Amino acid sequence: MRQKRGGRAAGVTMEDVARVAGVSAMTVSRVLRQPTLVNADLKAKVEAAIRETGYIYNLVASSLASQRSGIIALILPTVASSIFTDSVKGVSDVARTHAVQMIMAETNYSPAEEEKVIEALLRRRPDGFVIVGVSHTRATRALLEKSGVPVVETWDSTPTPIDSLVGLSNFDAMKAMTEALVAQGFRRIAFVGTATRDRRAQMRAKGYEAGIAEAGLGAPLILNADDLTSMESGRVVAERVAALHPRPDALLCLNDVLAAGALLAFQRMGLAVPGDIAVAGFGGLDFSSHLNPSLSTVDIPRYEMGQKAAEMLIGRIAGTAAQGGTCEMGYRIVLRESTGSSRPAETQAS
Amino acid sequence: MRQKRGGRAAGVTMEDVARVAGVSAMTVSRVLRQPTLVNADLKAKVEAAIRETGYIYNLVASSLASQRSGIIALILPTVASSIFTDSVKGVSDVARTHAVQMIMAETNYSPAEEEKVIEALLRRRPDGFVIVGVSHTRATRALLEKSGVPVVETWDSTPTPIDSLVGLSNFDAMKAMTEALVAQGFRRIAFVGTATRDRRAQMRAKGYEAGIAEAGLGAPLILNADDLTSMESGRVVAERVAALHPRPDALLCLNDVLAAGALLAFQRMGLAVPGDIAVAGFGGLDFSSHLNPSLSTVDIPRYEMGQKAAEMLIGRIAGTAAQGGTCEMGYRIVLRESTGSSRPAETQAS
DNA sequence: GTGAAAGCGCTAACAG
DNA sequence: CTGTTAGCGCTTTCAC
Repeated sequence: MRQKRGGRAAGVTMEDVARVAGVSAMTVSRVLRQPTLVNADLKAKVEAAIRETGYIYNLVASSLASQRSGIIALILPTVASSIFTDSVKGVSDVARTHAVQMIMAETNYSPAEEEKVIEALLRRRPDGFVIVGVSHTRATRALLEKSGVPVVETWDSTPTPIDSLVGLSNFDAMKAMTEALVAQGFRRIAFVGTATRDRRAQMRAKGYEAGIAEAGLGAPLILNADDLTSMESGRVVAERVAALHPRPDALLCLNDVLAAGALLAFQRMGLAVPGDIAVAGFGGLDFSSHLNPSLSTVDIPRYEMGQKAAEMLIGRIAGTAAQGGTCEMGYRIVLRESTGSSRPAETQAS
Repeated sequence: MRQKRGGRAAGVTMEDVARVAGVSAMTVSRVLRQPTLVNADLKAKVEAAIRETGYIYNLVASSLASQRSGIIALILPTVASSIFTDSVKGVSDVARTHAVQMIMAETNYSPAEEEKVIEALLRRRPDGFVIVGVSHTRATRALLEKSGVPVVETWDSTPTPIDSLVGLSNFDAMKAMTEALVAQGFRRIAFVGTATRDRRAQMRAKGYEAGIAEAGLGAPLILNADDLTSMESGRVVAERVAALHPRPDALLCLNDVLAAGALLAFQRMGLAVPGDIAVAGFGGLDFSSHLNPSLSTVDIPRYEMGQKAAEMLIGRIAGTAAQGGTCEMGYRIVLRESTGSSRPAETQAS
């Protein structure tokens, strides 16, 4: 609509709309952002002009001028796993409600990668961050604090969040499941899926250990898996577990994906679940209730965590919420067929 | 680092870095974008100044000045389903390689919502779009064409893409699976999951119909499900199918999620799969090979489609690829235990 | 190789 | 309620 400095034709700008409507650019801006402040007649004229010209508001220019990008960044370990999709949806739904765009980046469970990713996203000047996890490099923490951007951490707990927290005690939750298995009568309970690098995995493993210790069941048995987010990995571990002497009478898994992989693998090798070995997972994923036998799991409010985190963040951005806000989410031990409960029992907790 | 018009302290700017390094802002900009054009000494000084000041490059300002946002937008039906996660990863991986940020938005399988979402994203001035699906409202198509932004459509096929295409023939793929079931000896094959609104679902249903017709098997039997992306839905449909007289001898599902839900539900009600009824899905999702019995499916290159689409888009943006580029992806019929093959047979196609 | 000037398209702040 | 002015922080263009 204009030719500038020999450049190619740019798009329609607010100025163009203003000219067509016979008003100033500021009035167009107001119609778009605070319509109630504008006289109805002018507003109508401007709206007509927008339609006529096919104007598309430029949020890049708006962001620069207003020092507000209308973007919130979501940092998570991986997008390719079903574990976080509900949390993503929770954040995304709240973001949409507030006319904010969510952008996502993954860290592959690596604090070093997280640092890079956050640094890269900071260049887009997001209005805030939702970060899965509370374990970061020193530099990440410093970077975030220096930037002054509101941050909500989630999916883990800590007394010292960077800014605000939507917490979940992985330790407590996995300990509770361990205790539930003990209460069901299992005595040789093995655990799959510790990873030195991931704090949430560690906390779950520790919760298991604590549960075993308190029950006086002797040494805990922790197995590792290379990849903690695939059913294939669960299958591989199941083969190792099946070969153990004595064989564990229950296998507690870091998450439902591993658990499902293990459960199906046990069946395939002719072991009865829960007759020969019980299986339990963590996460409360949809498919767990559909398996045969249905899978016992620790149900956690994945969607709600995302939702709550986004809401807190929006509050922090708007200035209506103070720094240091914390909200602890609960979990539910869901005992199903895979741990030998004939009828599903559900325990509310935390 | 500066106080302007009584505003709060803004962050460190390029100007600040330039001052510290004793050069002009332009030189700082060059160090960041075209380092080879800058004298090594100055470059070192600038880099030191960047470190010293903790400068974080501002991509918002950069985008406005350069008319390039470094953002590509991915439009897909839903993020909460495992069906698209691999494609998302494909796009995202390629984007990262090219230092481009991917942003995502979902349409909930609705062209009207798609229109809104694309309009909203256009305000961020993305450099390009990857869109899942080829069915759009007139307005969407016009908007995209007028904007002049490169677009790559994918996951479906059409002779008239908006711009470029990474195609998949849902019709051919589902027809091939239907033929494979016929070849396995099934005669009363039912289909689950047509949705009037979604073109890809329609094409798969039509592929099924064509397969049935060509085999001379009489009238096709198509069942609907409310929600086409949940196992629960598959379970509900399975109950209806089990009650049919005569009962179908095979159930072909729109996707693997429905198929898994149905398969597990059949087992739960005491029907043998494939003995009493065979089940097949579509999508080649990971879990399908882990089920007992393992699930027959149409494997499609989900990750590669995302990857290819992103690569084509980047080419279009860079100007190295011409409009109208098309690339057709293939599929693989994977026959496993759920359709009674004793040993897995795999057929390469298209 | 490096720098100065002139924007990119919008909004904050103020004046009326 | 509406308009004017002066940027937001960078890059383009052109001169040196």
